[in-house]
Amino acid sequence: MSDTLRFATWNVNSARARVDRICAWLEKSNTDVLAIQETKCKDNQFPADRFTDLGFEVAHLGANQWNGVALLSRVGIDDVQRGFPGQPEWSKTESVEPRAIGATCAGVTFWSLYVPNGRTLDDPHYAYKLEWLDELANNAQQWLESDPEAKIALTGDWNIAPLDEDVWDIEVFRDATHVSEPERRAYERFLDAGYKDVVRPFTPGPGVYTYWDYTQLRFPRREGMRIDHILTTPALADCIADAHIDRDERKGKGASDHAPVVVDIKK
DNA sequence: ATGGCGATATTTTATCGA
Repeated sequence: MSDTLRFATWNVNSARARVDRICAWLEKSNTDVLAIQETKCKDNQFPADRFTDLGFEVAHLGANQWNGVALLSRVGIDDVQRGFPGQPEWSKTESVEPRAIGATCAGVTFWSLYVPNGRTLDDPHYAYKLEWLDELANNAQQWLESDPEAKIALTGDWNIAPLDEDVWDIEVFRDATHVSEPERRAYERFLDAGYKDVVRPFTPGPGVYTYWDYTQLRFPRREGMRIDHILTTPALADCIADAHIDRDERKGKGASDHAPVVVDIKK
């Protein structure tokens, strides 16, 4: 029996288009719990059988071809929460989008999060992004205040580069989303509440990324962004033995534009 | 030390992504 739980988060950019690659990666990476984002399908289109065949239990939240989040676990999956209290609606569709799913696996509550992109600083989507993060932070703060020993991981595609070194050229991102001060302040609310980025200490930058655009040879040129993060409560942060970004998974035909981010948790 | 956008539905063009 291993005394370590391996958790990963990965924006897969379509579960259906990527299912072979996801299964292959699950098998070779020895992952116990995987949070995925951008499944891009409805619940009845999600290839759950492919994962149950590998011994995983599945919780998926989807609505249509956009967004979609899931958790896969081979160590049990309990108390599934679809969305979070107060999660804002996207005004254009007047719907709460499938961007958050949480569950407890082996004593740890994992959230698979797909934070709104924001698009541009003057787009309604940007205000939506900030409101969405603020409401999530309200919940996260309350969870920790009500149980200071709670083991909670807030994981996924945050669509925020917290530091200038988290993009390959900060000048390219002047007046762009993902690096603006309001977005960074929204992210820092989680740190102020006590949550820790448990990946960065094991993967220091500069030049360390989790996403590379498909266009303009961004990956071979090593021009990426660190926007996928794992934040945990202090009690869980104390259990992190190791972390890495599986950059190799970005290589080759049929790759997602994001790489998996992995942590090893001491039980 | 990798490879010149990709996925999906609204489908031959639009929408979204970051």
